[in-house]
Amino acid sequence: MAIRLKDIARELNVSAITVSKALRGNTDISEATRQRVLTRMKELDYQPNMVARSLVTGHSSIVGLIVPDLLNPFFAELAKSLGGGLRKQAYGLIVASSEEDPDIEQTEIRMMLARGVDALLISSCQSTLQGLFSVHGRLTPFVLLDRPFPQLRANFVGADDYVGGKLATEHLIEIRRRRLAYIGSPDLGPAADRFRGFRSALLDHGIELREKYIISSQVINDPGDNLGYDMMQQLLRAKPRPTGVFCHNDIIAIGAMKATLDAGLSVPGDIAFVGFDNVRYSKYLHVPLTSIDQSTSRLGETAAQLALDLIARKIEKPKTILLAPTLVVRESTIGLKAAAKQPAVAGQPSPGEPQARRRLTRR
Amino acid sequence: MAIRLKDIARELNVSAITVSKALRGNTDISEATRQRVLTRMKELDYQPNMVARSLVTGHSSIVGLIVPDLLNPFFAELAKSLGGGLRKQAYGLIVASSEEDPDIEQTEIRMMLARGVDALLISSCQSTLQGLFSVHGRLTPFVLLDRPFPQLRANFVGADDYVGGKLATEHLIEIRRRRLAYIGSPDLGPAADRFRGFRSALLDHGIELREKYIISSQVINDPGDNLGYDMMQQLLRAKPRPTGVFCHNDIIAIGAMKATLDAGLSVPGDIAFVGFDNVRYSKYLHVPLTSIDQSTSRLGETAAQLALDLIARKIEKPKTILLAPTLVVRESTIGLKAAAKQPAVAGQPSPGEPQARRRLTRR
DNA sequence: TCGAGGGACGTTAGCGGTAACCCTATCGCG
DNA sequence: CGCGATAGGGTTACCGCTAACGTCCCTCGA
Repeated sequence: MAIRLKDIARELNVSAITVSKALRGNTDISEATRQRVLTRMKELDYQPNMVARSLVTGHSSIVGLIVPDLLNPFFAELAKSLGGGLRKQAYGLIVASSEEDPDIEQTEIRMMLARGVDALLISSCQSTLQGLFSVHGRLTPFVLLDRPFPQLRANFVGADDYVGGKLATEHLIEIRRRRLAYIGSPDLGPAADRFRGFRSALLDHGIELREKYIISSQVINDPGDNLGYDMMQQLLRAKPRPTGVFCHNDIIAIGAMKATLDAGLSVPGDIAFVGFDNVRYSKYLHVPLTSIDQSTSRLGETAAQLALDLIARKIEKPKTILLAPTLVVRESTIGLKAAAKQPAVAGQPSPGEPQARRRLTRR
Repeated sequence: MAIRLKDIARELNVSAITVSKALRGNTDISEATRQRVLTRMKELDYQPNMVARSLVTGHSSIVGLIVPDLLNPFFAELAKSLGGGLRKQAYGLIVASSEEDPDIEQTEIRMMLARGVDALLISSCQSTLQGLFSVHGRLTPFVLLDRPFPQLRANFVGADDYVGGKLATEHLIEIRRRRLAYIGSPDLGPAADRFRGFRSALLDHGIELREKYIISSQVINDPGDNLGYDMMQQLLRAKPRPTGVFCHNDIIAIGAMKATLDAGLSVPGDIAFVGFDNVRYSKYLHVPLTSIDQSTSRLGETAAQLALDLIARKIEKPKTILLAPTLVVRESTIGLKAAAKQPAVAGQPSPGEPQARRRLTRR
């Protein structure tokens, strides 16, 4: 094994506890002794064994994050901002992916708990509550991210999916699309609210919600883009074709747009698309994607703060934090040509997707 | 704390060690007792405390991975495949991101070591060897991923960057580009070899390597796409403009292409682009990107196997595994129109990027 | 009948740290 | 001069689990 506290203590002719105290800044050690200890520790490149320390203190300064799919840039960005927020407070983050598989998620949860994380953040892919109960009821605080379980009284940080769904749909209506479709998987938590927002917007505008325009998939573990491609192919068989599609997330939208283009149709000419998440690469797509931005990095920072508060027991009752989503318009709904013909779109001071362009030059 | 071994032991009127043995499948426990223990454990949803277990056994069944940027889909995919490979052998993976910051990387390395990972996999963003020495010399086995440090006698898994660079450049030459540029950061490990491949290909074909066509950036922590955008703007000021650009990776290429398009130029008409990594979303870009595929998922699986072998002490000497890269042609070098005019390109049986299309329909 | 050999379970002693006390000078102060 | 306070450091026990030996007791062969 590596060098231990005890080794330093012996060398310096002090007891182990003295070294331990010096190292942790405990006040009842003389400055002289502390310096002797610290110096020797540096020289030896001593690193305290966190395993032993966690065992005795009962905490680890580590927060665990479990996401369904790291390849989805939304979750990657979430992990990144979360990690940043925690690092500032000297907390570490460990990330695991469940690959959209509830069993794997279950295993990862247990592993993290068994490894003594101080808090657990989960974007769950469970379809039932079953699995989450193993976390609920434990004393390790946990936070649900992005995918809520309304039935569970738990901490939650995410976007207001209902508002987001409504925003997306209203934008499609605003650009005069009437045959509107939804692609997603309504059984999932966030999907439910996004879909509710979609339906509610249709209702508000007296537009009929057609069964055949609602596509969902139970398929698990398929890359989201392939999923979107397949679901869109199915949707394209509907007659008459929809003229606007709201996709559960950007990755699905990417696949769906590709299916549309491959079928020889134009975007947004024939069909307009709105995604959700405003993933970093969405602006570089073949047709840059209009999307609902849920300010992912703010989401991560908020979650980090909440986790730290929970660890510090500053919070009594489960807390729900909803961030307000915003619409980012790009060419998948306002084509460059279309924009010229139809300049007076709300929220768009000038045609030609100014917002997207602004972001491109510099962040 | 949660329920402990001891609690079960007391309930069942056996000693703690008996429970421990039963749980781990030790043979010197009668089948009857084992069943009693196992049953009760299930009922109580007991989960052994891995912290305590690691402390005593000295190993954790956990492998650590440190990457520079999870938002780069290449690293996300690497993490994914690695995790899959390890899971099969009942090993866990914890991922941390260094955000391209050597100091953070350093901290993460120490944290992982201190938390007792059984092996450490690193895509290092150190520019010097300094930091890596703290891993080197410890007994925890470690593997360098993707970014080699030739000076260090360490295990390495990655693509053959030299061949990849050559492949990319020869492709550009093949499509009759002569003014070739390189965008990257030649001081970094992999960049060095990719650049060597680039240079060597130019040499082979008697093409001059011009200083002004080599752009690199020391800027750290800037998203790769912005970086690519900026570097390309710089490159565009060169007269005459290059007609082909080999980018250090896909993310940089994405930014670079955007800069080119924003400048009113056409891709590949005015400038052709080749990236590196063949990131999943590269085929959906505004102009789908020709790229060097380093079979990322195979890379992850290979690394997983190597890590496990190292843990099992099956390997004596540092091992270097280089995967053969392949070229994936898309429209950033063979535009659809260009392909029609110039069908006889090696490795392209039919025009119109068949490879990319094949991948789209179904994996 | 006896001892060897095993099956089934227990005891002891930590792993590397730390919390919570406990000691021992030294010092100030009435 | 005696007392408590304080600084500076040490003892002890224990976190939850397991390696490495004990210790029974039963069986079986000679």
